Amino acid sequence: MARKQGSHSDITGPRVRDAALRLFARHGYAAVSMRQIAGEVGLGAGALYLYTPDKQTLLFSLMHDHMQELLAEVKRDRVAGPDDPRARLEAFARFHIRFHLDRPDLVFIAYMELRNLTPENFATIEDLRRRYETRLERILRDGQTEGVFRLDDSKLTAMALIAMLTGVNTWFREGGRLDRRAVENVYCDLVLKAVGAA
Amino acid sequence: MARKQGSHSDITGPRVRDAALRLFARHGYAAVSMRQIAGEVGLGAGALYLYTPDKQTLLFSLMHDHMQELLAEVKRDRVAGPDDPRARLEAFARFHIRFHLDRPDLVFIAYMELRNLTPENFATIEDLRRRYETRLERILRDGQTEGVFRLDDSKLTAMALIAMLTGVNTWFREGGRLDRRAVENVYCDLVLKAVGAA
DNA sequence: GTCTATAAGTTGATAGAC
DNA sequence: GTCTATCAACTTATAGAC
Repeated sequence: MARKQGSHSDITGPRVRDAALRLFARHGYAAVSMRQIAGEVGLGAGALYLYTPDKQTLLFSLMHDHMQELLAEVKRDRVAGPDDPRARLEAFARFHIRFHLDRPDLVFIAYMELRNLTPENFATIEDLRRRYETRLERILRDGQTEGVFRLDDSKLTAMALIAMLTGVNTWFREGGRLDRRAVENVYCDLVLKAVGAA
Repeated sequence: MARKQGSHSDITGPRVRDAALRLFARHGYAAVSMRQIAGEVGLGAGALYLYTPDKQTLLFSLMHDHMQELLAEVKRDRVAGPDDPRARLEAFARFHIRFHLDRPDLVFIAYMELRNLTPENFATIEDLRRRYETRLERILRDGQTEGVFRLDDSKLTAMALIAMLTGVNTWFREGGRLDRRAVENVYCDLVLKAVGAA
């Protein structure tokens, strides 16, 4: 409070991020200029640097916040969720699809722009991704131990299932033949059968 | 024959394509300059335009040839392959993994650089991809009809399985814990179980 | 908080020499 | 078949006015 009148910092900042996100997702990080982002927000090119030290940080910040939220949300879901491996796997699959369909642009750049990160930034994002993958792997191992899943390799299976679930984003369009709930159901069925738990 | 001595056209052309492929895969189409490609081949920037009319055509030609070969090869595999849906599905899965692991850079740009194609070029590539997906969908429908597969939706399942199989490229490294044959086996098992045919 | 001007360098593509 | 020189436009990022 007692904030200076006419200060738009706290509204312009998010607008810059939103514009960058949309443009990066549509055209790719390297193909988008700072002028384009500024233009989208209605700013001159120079004013952008009030909201980010540089273009790389803008990309990294989008990806980092996205991965942090992914991890935080999947943990929340787990705490509130069921306990047996089969139900946990289904909850994970539904969570993954829902979270990813809610943020198509963020998901897109988090997968496509990894190579445009500096090595340090890349390592940070990769670590977050690995931690997410490990959560699924743990569910699969628990199910194996308890004898409710049958699978050859929990690490490979985790990678395979995540790739499958994330793939929804490449073709799903709102208002299409199937709604989100129906899509969730089809994919859950595939996941559970694939691990021998259907 | 009777070709002019000193003409390196037929060897330099492929070298330009190879350099472009590697650089596009590593850094992304938009981030790679024609000068970088030329430098990689040991040419001046101008000489590149003897081998491609422009940068866009270079990208499109790589993607187009890749998709054409994918379709041609999957058709050859089918002709020489088995007839019952279960064996056809397994053959498709093994073919897909093998073909994709053999061409990681081409696979990468064919998925990542779609948004850098002109609308016409994009439509052409998308059509080829759709035709490939349809081949898997047909296998699934045949298996459903014959009662050897149990699945909710052949279109969605085809998309899901292709995403899963293509995902191998994101983590597989030669000389790792599992060799290609072992990876094929794990994924085949997942695919067959997912469609209720294991 | 934002603009304009500017720096210093890069871009895709072409022209003409050899 | 290749090189060098060149074009006009564009790039990220900064400085200083307002």
